[in-house]
Amino acid sequence: MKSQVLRKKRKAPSQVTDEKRLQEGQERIAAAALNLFLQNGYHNTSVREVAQKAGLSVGSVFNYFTSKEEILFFLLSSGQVRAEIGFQKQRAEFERLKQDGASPRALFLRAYERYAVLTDELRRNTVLAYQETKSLTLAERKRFLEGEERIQHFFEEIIAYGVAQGEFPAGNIRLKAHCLLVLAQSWAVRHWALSSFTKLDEYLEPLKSIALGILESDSQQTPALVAAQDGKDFVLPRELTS
Amino acid sequence: MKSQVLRKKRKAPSQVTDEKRLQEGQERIAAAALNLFLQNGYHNTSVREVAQKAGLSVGSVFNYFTSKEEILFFLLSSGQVRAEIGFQKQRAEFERLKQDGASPRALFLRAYERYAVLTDELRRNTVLAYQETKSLTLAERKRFLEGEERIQHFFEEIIAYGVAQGEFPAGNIRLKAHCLLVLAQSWAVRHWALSSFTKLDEYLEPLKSIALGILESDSQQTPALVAAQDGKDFVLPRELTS
Amino acid sequence: MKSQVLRKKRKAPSQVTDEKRLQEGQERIAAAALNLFLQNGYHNTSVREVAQKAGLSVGSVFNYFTSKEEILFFLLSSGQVRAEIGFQKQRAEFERLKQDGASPRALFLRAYERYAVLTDELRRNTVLAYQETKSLTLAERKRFLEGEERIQHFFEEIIAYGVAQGEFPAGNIRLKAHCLLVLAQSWAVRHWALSSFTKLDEYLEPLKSIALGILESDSQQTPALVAAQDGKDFVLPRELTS
Amino acid sequence: MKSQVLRKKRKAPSQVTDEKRLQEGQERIAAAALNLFLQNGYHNTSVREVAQKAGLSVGSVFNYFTSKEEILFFLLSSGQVRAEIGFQKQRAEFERLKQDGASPRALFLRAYERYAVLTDELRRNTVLAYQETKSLTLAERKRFLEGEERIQHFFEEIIAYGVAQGEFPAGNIRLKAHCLLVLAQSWAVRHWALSSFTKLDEYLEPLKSIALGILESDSQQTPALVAAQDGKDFVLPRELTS
DNA sequence: GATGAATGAGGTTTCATTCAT
DNA sequence: TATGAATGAAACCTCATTCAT
Repeated sequence: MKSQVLRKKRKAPSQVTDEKRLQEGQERIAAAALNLFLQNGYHNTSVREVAQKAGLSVGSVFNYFTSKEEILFFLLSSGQVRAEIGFQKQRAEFERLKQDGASPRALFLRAYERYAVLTDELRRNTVLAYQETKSLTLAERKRFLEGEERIQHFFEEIIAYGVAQGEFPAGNIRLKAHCLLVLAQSWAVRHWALSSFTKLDEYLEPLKSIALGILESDSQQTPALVAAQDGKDFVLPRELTS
Repeated sequence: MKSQVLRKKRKAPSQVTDEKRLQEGQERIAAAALNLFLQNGYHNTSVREVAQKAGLSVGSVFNYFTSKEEILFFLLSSGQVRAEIGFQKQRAEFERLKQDGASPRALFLRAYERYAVLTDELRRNTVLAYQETKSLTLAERKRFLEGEERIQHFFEEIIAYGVAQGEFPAGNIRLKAHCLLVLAQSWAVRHWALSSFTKLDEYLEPLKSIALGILESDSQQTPALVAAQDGKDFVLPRELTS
Repeated sequence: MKSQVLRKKRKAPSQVTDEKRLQEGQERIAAAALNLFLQNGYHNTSVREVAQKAGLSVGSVFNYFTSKEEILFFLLSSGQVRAEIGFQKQRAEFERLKQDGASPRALFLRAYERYAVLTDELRRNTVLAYQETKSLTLAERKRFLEGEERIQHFFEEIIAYGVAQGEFPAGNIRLKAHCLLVLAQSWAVRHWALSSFTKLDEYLEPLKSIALGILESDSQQTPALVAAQDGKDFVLPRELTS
Repeated sequence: MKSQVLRKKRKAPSQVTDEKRLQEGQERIAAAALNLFLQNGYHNTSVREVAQKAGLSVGSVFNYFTSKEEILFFLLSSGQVRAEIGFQKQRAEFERLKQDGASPRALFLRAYERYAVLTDELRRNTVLAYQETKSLTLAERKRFLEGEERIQHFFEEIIAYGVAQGEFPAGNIRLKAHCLLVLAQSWAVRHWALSSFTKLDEYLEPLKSIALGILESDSQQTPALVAAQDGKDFVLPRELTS
């Protein structure tokens, strides 16, 4: 259990052969597990509880999943997969839109909104991901983070397009994409601090403004300069500079 | 002992009476625990491992902490406490600076930089907080989140000052503060995505630009308007609107 | 888990669902435990030892009992239950016997003998009860003592019947019943002092005489009077009266 | 801890040399321990708690006692010692009284009352004895039971005297003495069943009557005979005789 | 003689996983 | 394929006892 390197022999991925039956079972179990994992934490949830909630016997759970950890991975990656599928679709659309001369800003807002909505739908998975990624196998963790990377890359492309079109200032594109993702995810992860927004809709508009603020920020232009620019010529007292 | 609830003995918070010894011991143990918790996760780290790493016997660990969970709380809250102490000091400074006519922008950058540096120093604690806050007792979790709230509030005040001075546009101050915190923390929490920055220094300048971008974003002005404003008059095709 | 009070999961009384298997298992474990508890005491007997003696793994014991303490309660109350069932049967018989004009003395002797035999059979349980009742939960202890009370009550009724019939003198019936129970139990509890009797049979006859002696004693008539009655007119010297 | 045969090397009985200081310390500690042992049980009481209650450090307790178990033995045997001392005194008195022609009945009542009063005073020790004798070393347990034997023997002598004087019927003297002790101790041990008596005084008089009833019972004359004698000629139906 | 921190063996309990039915 | 009892490793925590100060 401790070592994530010296890992157990992987058996056949599951005992259930019928593909459809397998998938349905996995989904039912995972759904039950998600609630429990979030409520009690992954480690404080026993397989027995999951089985009970899913209306199965303990043994059956292990017919559908090789290990408890696999349930976790299923939950994390299935959220991701869903997101990626969505983006794949968008990617095609966007090519068309670009050719129709759509503004990068509109494209971005469109994509970002989609992502935010998705994050809202998969809010529980997202939270779980933040909390329990480390409980995955090394290999699984790697796979998961690669998925994240791909999603981030999708936004990098959009931003790059905007920069190329001259609509956004140049700047560290990768960083900006990172920030945008983090802010969208914070709706799930730091939800307690956003309790003033009861639904995503209320959060979405201000979030988009902020996102645009980020896109339009010029990270080439150092803040030191910015500070100078505003003409106030304020200099921090020496003792604060240390 | 579990069921002997009615006979449960309230115990002193720790066995060690000498204040200084206690503190040193707690810190040594916590330091050992932090590494292990991050590496293996809180639940996959046994007290024995912590004791070993700290150069103590298992029993001794429980002379310094009442429970394993108390170690976790110690780690999370000690980071917080350190942050809060820093802000308390700044608060005084800032009052002086304001009277000297310091620009809100400078004030903010000063504070934000401080916070980022702190988050970097306490990077491991921050990560732990994201992952394991849920492992705390309800009461402790509450206390912890209240601490986060206070820190956020500090930034809200600064932003409010900037708005009052007319330097920042009005907007959802609370939301902006939230975003700023999240971005600073993401240096710790999503560090894998920022591997292009080897040290905080490199991340700090672009981050400040982005932060200013957020502050200057106008969340009153709805993005819808913005979209209209840019004159491209682009309308999303119907099928994407659903 | 100790401090995780708020997350505590209520658990089913035992893991094993098959009623018959459950019962058999519980009895096997309890039997093993009884010997060990008596030999080493409840607290000096580890669950591991019990499991070993019962031919099970440690974990399995907890499939049949929720806690070690539950084993203790099972032992104590199962003895009691058996006694109570016996008395229930007798109660019916006695109603018939009364109507047949049976002498209260005969009734009592019949019942007392039964109880003595039972106590002998459950000797080990009885000893355990004297020693470990305090190790029970408050609620369980209460339940257990209520059972004792019911048994005592059964004898109170018989005595009351004898008094009503004019066969026994009036007197504190409750007290007498208490004494009778205690004496019967002492065969188990203070067995070391009765080593001159190798089997219950030898003890039983003299015990019955003594029991009758108690029933016929007149606790209304104060011993002081008794002392006077015997004509010796002995008066304790002053200094001994204090 | 488990084996009571392979026992640890006994060190010097205590670290404190000054005899008086030692005794005082032991008594203070034992007094504190008695309450705790009764309240929580011997095994659920830690030495730390005892030390705390006695106003000492943990280490100091082990200056006065070699082990925790020694405290228990101290408590059990000190009660006994006190009882024995009392009886030693009485023994002398009784010789005188006998020569003065005192009635055995009066002698007995005198002694029995004394014992009852003592048991009341040492009620807590008595209860502890019933519960925790088994926690003693084999050797200590033996010593303790020998003490009990001596006390019982004292009563046997008195009864024998009464029989010799023709005041009590012959019968199993040892058994009767046993019963008398048990009944007196039941005031402590089964106190919950005697709650109708608020103080010993109320219990004492009826108890004395019952005690006389026991003394006057004729355990030579078998109860079978007794049953015949009462002329009712009642015969138990066959099915009950088995 | 007093202290109290250190020790580490040992206790109860949980739980992922296996496997006979 | 479904079941659920059996397993045993490992977890957290307690506590009698020692010993340096």
